[in-house]
Amino acid sequence: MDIISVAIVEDNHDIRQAMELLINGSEGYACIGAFNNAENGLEKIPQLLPNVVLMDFNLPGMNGIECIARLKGEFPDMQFMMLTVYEDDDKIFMALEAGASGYILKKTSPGELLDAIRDLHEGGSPMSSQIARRVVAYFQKQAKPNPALEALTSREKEILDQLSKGFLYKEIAGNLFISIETVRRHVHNIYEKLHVRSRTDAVNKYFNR
Amino acid sequence: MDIISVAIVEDNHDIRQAMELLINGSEGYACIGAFNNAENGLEKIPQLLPNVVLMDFNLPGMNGIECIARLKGEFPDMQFMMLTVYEDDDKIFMALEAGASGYILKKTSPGELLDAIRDLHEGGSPMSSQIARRVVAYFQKQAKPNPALEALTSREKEILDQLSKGFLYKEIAGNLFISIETVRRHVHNIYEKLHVRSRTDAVNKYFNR
DNA sequence: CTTTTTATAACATTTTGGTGTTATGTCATT
DNA sequence: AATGACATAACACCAAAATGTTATAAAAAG
Repeated sequence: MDIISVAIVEDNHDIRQAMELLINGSEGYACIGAFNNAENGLEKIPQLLPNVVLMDFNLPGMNGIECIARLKGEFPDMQFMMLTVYEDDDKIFMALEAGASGYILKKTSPGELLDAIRDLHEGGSPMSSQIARRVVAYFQKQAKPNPALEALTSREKEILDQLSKGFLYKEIAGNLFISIETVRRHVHNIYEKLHVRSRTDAVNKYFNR
Repeated sequence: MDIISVAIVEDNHDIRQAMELLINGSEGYACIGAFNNAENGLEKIPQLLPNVVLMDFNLPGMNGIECIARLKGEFPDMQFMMLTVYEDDDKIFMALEAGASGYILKKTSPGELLDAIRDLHEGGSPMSSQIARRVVAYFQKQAKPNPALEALTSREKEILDQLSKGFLYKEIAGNLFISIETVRRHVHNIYEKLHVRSRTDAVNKYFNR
């Protein structure tokens, strides 16, 4: 069982110290750095190269998201755990996009925190199942295509797909072995069915935006 | 503590019966239907209206994904748990897009299965942290914007954003209080920097496609 | 003093809107 | 089996609008 090296970025002194004590007092874990703001973390973490970084959301100056994004860009293998009191969708997605792989709440018990750190280090994404639901919901929202697209014939969908790839009319005509006039006709019908007046609007509907 | 009604769709007779026995033998759970294929499930589940449906992936005839998608469309509040042996990204994303909110492996222990059912019913998304990592990775993949966009000046980004929304040049000119000729110029510069020759291609780069 | 933003002007190309035609296949009803 | 109604898919022409290219250059910002 290897030792997991951990760094902490957390502005609250008590919480920071408590986590440091917890980690250093547990076998298999070592806290090799603890910082009270993002700027200090950004400066020192590149030298320490911890396996796992626990990051607070709200920090004085640069916030935790930005700090993760910068470090993750430089050290893609470093694992980041967002540690926060927030359960909003926005905050969750921002953290994940920035490169956090774990997202747990501060009220998490010491034992669970240690488990989560190990889990993260071993390739999991520890998060509560409530938070997982938010992430899943985001997927499901993205998935459903615009119902107006269903009204298109299969040929029209094909044309729309070509439009979305930026082909000129004459290129579409060539690709589908039809005349440019036919392409125009189809495009016209597509616009009518989608209630749009330009290629860009049609493509936006196609991609559900 | 209310009783959670569960339906099962699973073609393997032994597994199906074992799950039925487990659920009916546990306080707070009731298995109100068990089906050996998707077609039977689709027919009966609308009358049973269970709180939770456990769905196998591979079924003879229609697969479990399709079955979930159809039922979820009709009953958005019904909760679906994918129960499978597969850990591939494709299968996971297909299940989530179809409307499954939980995704657990068949090797999961009876006790954990019951916990997962309750968790799902109470608004969580039970999944192993390995599977959560796949979902999170998908997020992170999507997030990184095209670096070529960074070469654009802030004004150019503004113009590109307007382009992406489908505005005509003259509308963009009106929105930004500049002349249409200036819009033309900016668009031209944007195209050069992004190495594209059309609005659609530029917008596709903007949205990272 | 370089980059960015703004502006003109002339031009070619592409796209869009409007109004047609022809052929084919499906489907429900006669 | 024949009919009519309707959808799809293909092709055509004209005019107008929008987009893309090129060249040139002057404020504004840093």
